[in-house]
Order: sequence, then C-alpha cells, then structure tokens
Amino acid sequence: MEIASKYDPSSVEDKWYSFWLEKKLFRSVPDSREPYCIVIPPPNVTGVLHMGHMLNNTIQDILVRRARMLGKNACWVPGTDHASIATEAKVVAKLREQGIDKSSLSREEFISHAWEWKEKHGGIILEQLKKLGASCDWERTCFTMDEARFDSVIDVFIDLYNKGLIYRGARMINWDPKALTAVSDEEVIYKEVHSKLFYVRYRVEGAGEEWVTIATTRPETILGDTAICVHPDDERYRSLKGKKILVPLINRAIPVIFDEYVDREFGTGALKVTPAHDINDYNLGLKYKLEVIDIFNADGTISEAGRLYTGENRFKVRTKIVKDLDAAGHIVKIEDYTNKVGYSERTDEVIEPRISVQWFMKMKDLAKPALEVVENETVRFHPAKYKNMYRHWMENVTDWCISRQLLWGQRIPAWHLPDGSFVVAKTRPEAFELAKSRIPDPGSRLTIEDLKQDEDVVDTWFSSWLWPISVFDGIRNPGNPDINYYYPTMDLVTAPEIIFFWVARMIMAGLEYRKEVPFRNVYFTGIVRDKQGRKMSKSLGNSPEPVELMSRYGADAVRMGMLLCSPAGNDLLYDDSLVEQGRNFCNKVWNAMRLVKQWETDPALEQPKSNQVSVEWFDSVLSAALKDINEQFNKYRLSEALRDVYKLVWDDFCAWYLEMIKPAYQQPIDSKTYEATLGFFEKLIRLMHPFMPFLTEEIFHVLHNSGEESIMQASLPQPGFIDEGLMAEFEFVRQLVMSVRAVRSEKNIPPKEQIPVFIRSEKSTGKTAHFDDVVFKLCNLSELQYSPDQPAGSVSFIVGTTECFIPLVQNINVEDEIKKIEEELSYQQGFLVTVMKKLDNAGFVSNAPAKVVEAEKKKQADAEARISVLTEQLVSLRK
RNA sequence: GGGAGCAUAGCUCAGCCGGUUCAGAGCAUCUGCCUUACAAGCAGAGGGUCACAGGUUCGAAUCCUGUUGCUCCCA
Repeated sequence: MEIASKYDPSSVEDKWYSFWLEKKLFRSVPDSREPYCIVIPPPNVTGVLHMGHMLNNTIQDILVRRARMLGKNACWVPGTDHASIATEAKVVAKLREQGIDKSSLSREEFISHAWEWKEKHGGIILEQLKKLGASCDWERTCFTMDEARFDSVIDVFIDLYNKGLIYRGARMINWDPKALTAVSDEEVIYKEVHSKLFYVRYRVEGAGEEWVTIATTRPETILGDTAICVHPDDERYRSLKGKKILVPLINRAIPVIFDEYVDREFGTGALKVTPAHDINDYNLGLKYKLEVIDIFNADGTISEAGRLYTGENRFKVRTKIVKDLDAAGHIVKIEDYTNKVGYSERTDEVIEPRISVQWFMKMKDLAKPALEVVENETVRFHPAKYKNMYRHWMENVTDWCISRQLLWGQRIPAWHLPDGSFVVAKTRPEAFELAKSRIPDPGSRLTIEDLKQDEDVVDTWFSSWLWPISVFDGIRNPGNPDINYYYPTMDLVTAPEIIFFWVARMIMAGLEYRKEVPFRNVYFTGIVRDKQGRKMSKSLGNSPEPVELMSRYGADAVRMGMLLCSPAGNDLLYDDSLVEQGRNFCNKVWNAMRLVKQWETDPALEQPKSNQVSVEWFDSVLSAALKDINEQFNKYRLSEALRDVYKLVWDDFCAWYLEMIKPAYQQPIDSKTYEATLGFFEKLIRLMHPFMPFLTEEIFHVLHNSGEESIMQASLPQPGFIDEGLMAEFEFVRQLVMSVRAVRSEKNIPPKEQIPVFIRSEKSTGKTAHFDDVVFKLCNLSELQYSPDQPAGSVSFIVGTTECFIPLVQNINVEDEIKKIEEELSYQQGFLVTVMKKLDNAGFVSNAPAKVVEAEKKKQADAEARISVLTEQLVSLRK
C-alpha cells in the first residue's frame, strides 16, 4: 500500500468527526466515574465563528479530550445565548427590508419573527465548531431562551425580588438612543475622542454687564441647565452669592450653588449643572434639590422640555446652538479638547446618560462571598494576575441595571396595578392572587385583566450568569442527578474582557443558588490580534475566515498554530506562519508513521545492543517529558505543554530516536525494536490526541489496533522509570554527534563519506560506553577509537572536557585551527576569571550554600581542564 | 483622574524561591544539502549592555526605589 508523502487532512477530518458522532463518543451521562465538566461560554446567536472562538474552543477541547483520556467522565455542554439587543436589531433590520415596521407588530408577532430568525441563523457557530473537532455532547445543546433556561431566569428574578435584592427605581442610567434601551455600566465602552471645549458666558440676572463663563463639551445640554456650581473657596466667584444666572437663549433664571465637588483648575472653575444628563450633575441635583429638566426624547432628539430645536438630533443641535450662542454674543472661545465618551457596546451609539425607571440588582451582598472564593483560591484564575482586576471591580461594584426596553428576552414577571403599585409573580393568576391579598378592602373591584405585565425584558447576562446551573436544569430541579453529578464544573475558558459581565456574576449565582462555586478554574485566553497587534475585526478585514483556514491547512494545524503562540492571558498575534508550523508538524508525524509503517521485521534477527540502548534511552526521555507535560497541564500552561510535545516528537523521537534505530535501506528491523517503536509511537499519538484529534485518530487506525475502537477511548500515557544516568550519558553522545556534524559541515566532508573519530581517553573509561554503535551510525564513521594520543593531521574539538579528533585526508589549515583555538581559549580564560572572582571572594565562600560553591568549583576545574587541553593543542599546532 | 500589568535576540515569548556553563526556546535570517520517511525536509551558523538610573546582597534578568515607554481595566 502506497501512503502519500504529504498528509491530507481533508480526506481525514470529516470522516473521523462523523465516526465519533456515530459512536456517541462525546456523550456523557452520570455514572460512577469522576466527572469532568466544562460549559461552553455560549456564543451569541447573531455571530459567526471568529478567530477568538477558535482559540477559546480549541483550549476547551484539549482540556475535555485530555480529561476523557484520563478516565474521567468528560462532559462539554454546548449552547448559545439569545443576545437580546443584537438579535433584536437583526430582526428589526430584516423586517424593515420586508417593509414591515416593528411598531406595527404585536409583541407576540415580533417574538415569533425573532424565533424564526434564531432557528435559521442561530446554530451556525455550533456547526462551525464541529469542523474544529469540538467534542461537545451535542445532545445537551442549550439555548438561553429555551424552556428550562427561560423558566430558570424567571424563577431567579422572582426569588431575588422576594429576597429584596432586586428593586425598581428611577436612576441615572446609560441610555442607548439607537437600540432604545437602557444598558448596564459594563456595556458602555469609553473611547477617547477629539472634541471641542466651548467657553460660554451666562449673564448674571439683574446686574447689567456681569457675566459668568463656563466650559462645556456639550453645549446642547445648556437647555437643561438648572444651576451653576462653583467652589465655595473660589475668590473669583464670591460675588455670585445669592444671585441668579440666566440660561442663554432661553433666559431661564437658575441658582448658583457652592460645592467642593468643582475642580477650580478645570475650565473657568464654574460648572453648569444639568441634572438630567450627567451622573455627577444628577448627584448635585439630589444634594441641592435642583429642578430636573429632561431635554431629550428616547431617540436622542430634543424634547418639548428643551424649548428650542424640538425634534432635532442632539449632534446637529450642538452645531446649531453654538452658532446661535455665538450670534447672541455668548461664545467666549472654543478650544480643541480630548475627552472620553461612552459608546454602546452593541450599537456603537453614543450613550446618553438619562434618568429612567429601571430594574436593578443589588450587588454588594452578592459580591462579598464571590470575592472571597477567588481570594482564597477556591476558584483559581489562570493567570493569577486577573485576581487584581477582579478584586478591584468587586470592591467597587455598582448595582446592576437588568431591565432592557426590548421584546426579545425574558419578560420581567412584574404586574402593574391601576394604582401604580406592582406585584412580582410567575403567572397572571398568581399575580392576581397576590394583588388581592394586598388590598385591604375585600370588596375591591380589581379584576385579573387590570394587571399589566411589565413591558421590559431582562438583560441577556441575567440568563448567562445562571448558565453553569441552568444547563443542568439545576434552578428548577435543584436535586436532579445531572446537577448533582456535574456541578461544580471544573474549568471555564473565557476572555478577560468578560470577567465582570460573566465570570463574576456566575460565581455570585453559583454561591447564591448552589452554595458552591460554579467552576474550579478560570482560564483566561488572550485576544487574537493581527500581526501588527490590531484587534481582529470585520471592518478592518484583517481576520482570516476560520472555516476557510481549516479547509486550507486542516483543523489540527489551525489548532496547533493558535495554541503554540498563546500562553494563558497573553494576546496572540496571529499570522499564517503559525498555522503553517502546525501543518508542518502534522506532516512530520505523518511521515514518521510512513517510515515506521514500511519497515519489515525479521524474526530471526537479534536485537542489536545499540537498538536496545536506544529503546531504553527513549523510554526515559518519554517518561521525563510526560512528567513535565503533566506538570504544565497542572499549571494550565497549555501552550508550554504543546511546545514540550512538539519538541519530544520532532526532536527526540524523529530526529534522534528514529535515526538511531533506523535500519539500512531495505534492510529489516529486529522485531523487539520494532514492537518497542510501535509502542512509543502509539503513546506519542495518544499524548498528542487532545491537541490534534484528527491526525492522531487516523494514525491510530493505520498503525495497529490495541483494541480500542477509537483513540478517544485510549488512555493517556503516564511516566514510568527515568534512567537519569543513561540520559546524561546520551547528552555527551548528542554533543559528540553534533560536533562531528559541525566538522563535516565546516570541512565540506560529504555525509556519505565515512570518517574516523578518535576520543582522547582510555577505553576503560569510554565516554560513550553504551552508545558506541549509535555514534558510529549517526556520524557515519569508519572507526571510533579511544586513544591517549592525538593522531597526526587531525582537527580537534572538545566535548565537555574531552578532546576528540578527526584525521583529515586533506591538509588542515593550521592558521585557521590556531585562530579558532585561540578564540576558544580566550573565552575559557575569561570565564575562569569570573569563576575565580567568586571563589576568591571570602564572602561568597562563607555565605553561599555549599551546593553553589561546589558548582563553582566544578566550573573552575572544567575550565582549567579545557584551558590545559587547548594550550596543549596550540603547542602541538605551532610545532 | 484612580488602579493593575508589561519592557529579555529581527518577531512572539519562557526564565519559579536571587546561585547548574544563565542569558534560553520557537519562528524568522544566513550557509550547505533533492543524504531512499518527510524540501511542509535535513545539517550547520550568526544574533541580546535582559528599557534607563540608583540601591540591597558575597552574588541581580530575577528583590527594592525612581525615570522613561507601552498595554489593559475603572470613573
């Protein structure tokens, strides 16, 4: 059978994914094994797979596949979230294309359109994840709006309301004038913008030509001004005491207030106060009981209350009002200015601070225990530096605005009564009962139809924070077998940017509803950027299309490429060369398989000593590597673990071991070595499987079958005996071989030409005792001799402290040799000086630990030995 | 404005509790090879004042202070 010399992932990947599905190898149900569970950070139904998902889900798959091979009952629960703002925007846009206006539809009609949209587009990402090899238990796929998750949200809302943790009230909130909804503090992105600082003078009432000048970036809000504020100690404004100021253009008289809040250095030291449109002004307003004039409509146009420019857009009005103010003589000057402006995360619209009646969740009490479990490492962060950020947020947490003025989502289970009060209950009849019980008059005329359900829905994150519980239906059925078995989950893999949106709140929910953290470890991935360090985005067009990338290079290659360069929490600068490296590695493994596969065994053949020692050596190398890799995984250093695997397979196995045991062309190999090699190979592909599932499954089946149907059912290899002595001995051999190769390369001796090598030593202390034959083979020697003398006409080199020689047929260039040795000598002498400096230092010898002093003494001895060898060589060369 | 983090080879990073021939890895670069598994490969080579300035110490890439530059988070 001819095996292609290039690995072709396209002929392999779909085949094995279908196989895994067919055999239900991703399926998990509770049993007596130890559980290992990950819940997917639910991607948003409006999204398509991007490079960030690729990285994130690759890591999850590695963890899950590894856990499975460690004998755990591994369960990876997939799902999506409903993304109320984003989805609603998509649906509105689609309806508009069809000529349908959202406002012409009833709530129910709109929601049925949204469901239709979700059914059509909502599963795209999950399908794409299958290409990546994601071993999710697809039978468990959840959605934040399906029945169990929907009900859980409602139940939790009611419960928290009854516990007094949810309240309704008028507060300054972040208003998105495009989506026409409130958003939480976390959904506001502050961006630096170049704007203008306008100096506007206001006339002081009654007093002829007395003016006060304020500085503002938002002159349009002048229409909502209800006070001017200055610092009580500011000499400049002493005279304003008891006076009134006239708002320009509309001549409303407003008071002057004195408060230390004002920064005297900023602008003119006088501040216009617009309580309806700025959070700080709002607080001043509360303090001084100022009038609140809301000059904006929900869509960001000026309202009737503004008196001028009614119905016009806020930004257009800014230009207009400046012109009008200038014409009326109110503009003093205009400066360029850089400030930070809040934008809506979802719509990129400039956020309008607005006073509005909304639903809030009290965070302080929930935050406290949630901080505690991270501080005491019940939940571990990887990397740990994110604890700082988490702590800072938790200690300064503000109440969470959870209501959204949207239709797509869980409608708030509050029922308003005609008298303006409300009750919170799951159903209308329940609400009615509750309402009746509140009314003191039994003969009340209240009917069930009088109840009006709140129009708002809850924030999508109010679904997501329950995810680790709700995917197992643990809110509605807290004692069910799934939740008891799988919760708490083990690892969560997510991006640091949602540490507050999601991670913090999941921990709160877990502690509140299960009295137990939702996961043990949080692995923070980096952000995937392009080569220039820019975030990948659609508008920049700097992101490769993941599915296309996988079909070009293979999913295994992409997985490797992504992971190789992304230690936890570090951003990954994506470049195709990373994926190429992954592809090349796959090909390397493939070709190693081809090599081994083509060997013929001869049962009559004895195992040569060199093969026996090679097998023993690699066995130790493998064990040592497995030990290291286990440790890397324990520390969640996945990228480093992969690097170790890469080195083990490519360098130690392919470049050294296979070359050591490789039979001559078309010669058979002894069966003992062959079997050992197959054993190694299988251990290696099992080790590699979590990283590159497809290639390893293919090779697993090509090589031989150890009984399991799939590599997924095989166990992960574990370290055995490590022969340190043998490994150290081989290090000398490795150095020797590399030196001989270097000489060959330098002297242009063709690889095919056999050469002799002499080692200055007594045979009895042969440096390569166990490996003589290996050296012979790897260096293509004609002879390997141990001798106390230097042969004539030879070049020399030093391995460790041992002198070696290669006699040359051609004349050696004495000058070149001398120069080389002199350089080496001067390096060694310099080195010796630094070592002696330490050893001559009484402080060092008396203070440093004995081990360190010993090491320095060894350095001294080695350096001296080498210096003497080099000196001798110089003497003999100069003869 | 408040907080956190980072600065090591051309690039991306590792380097733990200060001490092993400690200045490393991968990629990239350069040189030579189509050597019967692999040119998606093999062999070899060059490349760094560990941001800067002080300090602690017998000893600092590592600990402390300051400076500069960059990044992130929060308001």
